[in-house]
Amino acid sequence: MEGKKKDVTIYDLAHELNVSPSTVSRALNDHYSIGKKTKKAVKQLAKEWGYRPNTIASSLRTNRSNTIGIMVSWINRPFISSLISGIEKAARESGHQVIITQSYDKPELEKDNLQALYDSRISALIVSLAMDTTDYHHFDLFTNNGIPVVFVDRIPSIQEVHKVHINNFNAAFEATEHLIEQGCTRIAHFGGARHQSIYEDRRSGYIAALKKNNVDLDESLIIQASSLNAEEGLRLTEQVLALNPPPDGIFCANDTAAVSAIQYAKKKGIKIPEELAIIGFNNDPICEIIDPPLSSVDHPAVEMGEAAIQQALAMLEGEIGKDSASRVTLDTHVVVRASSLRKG
Amino acid sequence: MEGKKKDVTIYDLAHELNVSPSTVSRALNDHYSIGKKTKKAVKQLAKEWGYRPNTIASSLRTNRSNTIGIMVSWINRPFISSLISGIEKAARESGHQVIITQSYDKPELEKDNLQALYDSRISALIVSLAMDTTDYHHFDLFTNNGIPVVFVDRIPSIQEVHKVHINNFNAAFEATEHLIEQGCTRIAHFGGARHQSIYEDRRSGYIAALKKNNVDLDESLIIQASSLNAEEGLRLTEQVLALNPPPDGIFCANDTAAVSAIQYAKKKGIKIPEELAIIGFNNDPICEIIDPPLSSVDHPAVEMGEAAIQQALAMLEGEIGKDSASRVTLDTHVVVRASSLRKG
DNA sequence: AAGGAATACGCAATCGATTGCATGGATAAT
DNA sequence: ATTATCCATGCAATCGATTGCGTATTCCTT
Repeated sequence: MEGKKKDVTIYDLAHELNVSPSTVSRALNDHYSIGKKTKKAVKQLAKEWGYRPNTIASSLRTNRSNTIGIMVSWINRPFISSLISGIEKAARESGHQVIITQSYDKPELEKDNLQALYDSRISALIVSLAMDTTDYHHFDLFTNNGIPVVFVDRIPSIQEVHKVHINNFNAAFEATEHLIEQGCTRIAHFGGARHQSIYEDRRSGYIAALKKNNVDLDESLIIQASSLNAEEGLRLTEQVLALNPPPDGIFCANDTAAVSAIQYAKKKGIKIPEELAIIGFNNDPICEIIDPPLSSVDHPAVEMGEAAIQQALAMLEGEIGKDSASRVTLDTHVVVRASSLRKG
Repeated sequence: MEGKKKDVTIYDLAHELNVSPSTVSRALNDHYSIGKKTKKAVKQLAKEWGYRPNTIASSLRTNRSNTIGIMVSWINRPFISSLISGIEKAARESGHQVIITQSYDKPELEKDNLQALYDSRISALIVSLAMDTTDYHHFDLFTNNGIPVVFVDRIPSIQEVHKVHINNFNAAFEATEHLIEQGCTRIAHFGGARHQSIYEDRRSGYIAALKKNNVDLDESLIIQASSLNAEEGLRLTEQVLALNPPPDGIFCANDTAAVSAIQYAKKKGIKIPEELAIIGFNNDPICEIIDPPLSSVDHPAVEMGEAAIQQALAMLEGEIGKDSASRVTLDTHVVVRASSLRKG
């Protein structure tokens, strides 16, 4: 009720036990040079008195903060929030805190946030890039100072970075091939900005699947949109359906726009999946809500977050060279639902 | 590429300018006792040399970290992630960082996380409670030490705390009255755990609307569920539809379960909204995706986050007494969609 | 011209934990 | 017995910024 007890410090413990603060510090950190009885006594008293290390002081001295920085475009998107959830969980289990910032897909804000994160002396940084980030020099601030940077999902298109991602090429290949198996012969593709490798790779996978199955490639069916949101999804669907002949399938690089495609097609009385089969990407919760349920590529968001933390920690502990480039690629799988299932 | 330049400190600046570190510190903080020219010179050099204050050192000295702690149940839920998004935005704009933890709705984990946040010397704490938290003593750690605690949405059922919430009673009242206006005479209510005031208040608002409009209250139509997830939504819908006579309307305390209700009813061939009108709560994105679109109570998630930060900052700056209890109540409004619209 | 206020700045302690170096004693090996 | 090797601990500097107290100078004011 009234409280404001001063926090217990190692000095308090040292004084009580008639040892020096150094000894207390070492005892608590299980330093080899401290005797068994001393360690026991120190830990005992620390527990009794409710001692909690002052992480700020420790950070100042060691120049490490035990804090992981995260920068994403928007927190409130299903994929991203799951990613963060995974990061938070793994971070906590390893005794780290998590600081979050949003870039809102604006490269300038991304840069500002990086500076703020750097100022916080984060131990490691996990990033999913803003849509239009093409210059990666602002990350030098971290890499030049030995702070691990791990990119997740939206990763730079350069090689020399640590990354956790999915095999976008394969995922797109399988999704496209699935549509082909269902009898589609004119498949449209809605992608994102091509400078983002995830979208470029999905495009490539799509094209490769067409080629392998001898399906004609029609450039007018491929549209790389700038943001793939709901409105754009409607617009793009309208655009491709106006072609002559119209497509009989759509592979969309996210679920938001794929849902729009379903809504637009339904409004126009086009039968899904008979006349138009649709598959999205991410396996967002809406896939099971929309009618018909949307087929999609399942994206292991939580696991990606966990993998990213593990990479970062491994780098901190020197298990992975900070100079070399590590890479974790996670598996995806196509989840078939009614929006694309014509047979069986 | 190689780098590792040492960070610039106030000592470096002081040395270069032949003044003392104290002067540099004061100049940078616009202390009144520092002369104009000196300030200018200091700031100029600081900018030139890319000086960045060491927030860790500053925190150690002042015992304030400029970091806001957040604890929520799950990050990856639409309402929560929007809430966090709002908090992050407002925090950044006021020069604060945001640390996030998840309780996964487990009171014990909530407690552990609180301790970890306390250890991080957060400047303020913003909390949305775990579903089953009924004991609030672990927050004394903060309040006893003068650290502002602001509760959001899922707030304690005691008076003496700072809170940001919506008027759940009114919101529920309006939602229920809307169903009555649409001609419903037997309205079921799916709520959450009653020890959570948000659910208790929604229940009360629902009951009050029935009373005011002389609609009979049937206890068997009121179900307080433990988690209101999708599965529970199906189960509860099945349960109330088996009653004789069945309800002709459902007011559900969240959208997840309301969507389940729609899905179950559709499967059973029950016409929505003619035979069964449904309204949810939160106005999640799925409301516009489900067919028919789900009416709901719009919940200003981002604004709540911003308001929570503002409360916390006001307390930090002494504008609000830390002992008194402040309260911010935000407006909601019913968003009518096809799931409940029988007329007009 | 003298007292008082305002201005401008420095000294040194402080926040709490960490760590290189040094010391003293015990044990073991030669 | 002597040297080497551990073991157990303390001293004091350090991380970088902040701040109470003290001092020196300038500027009014009466």
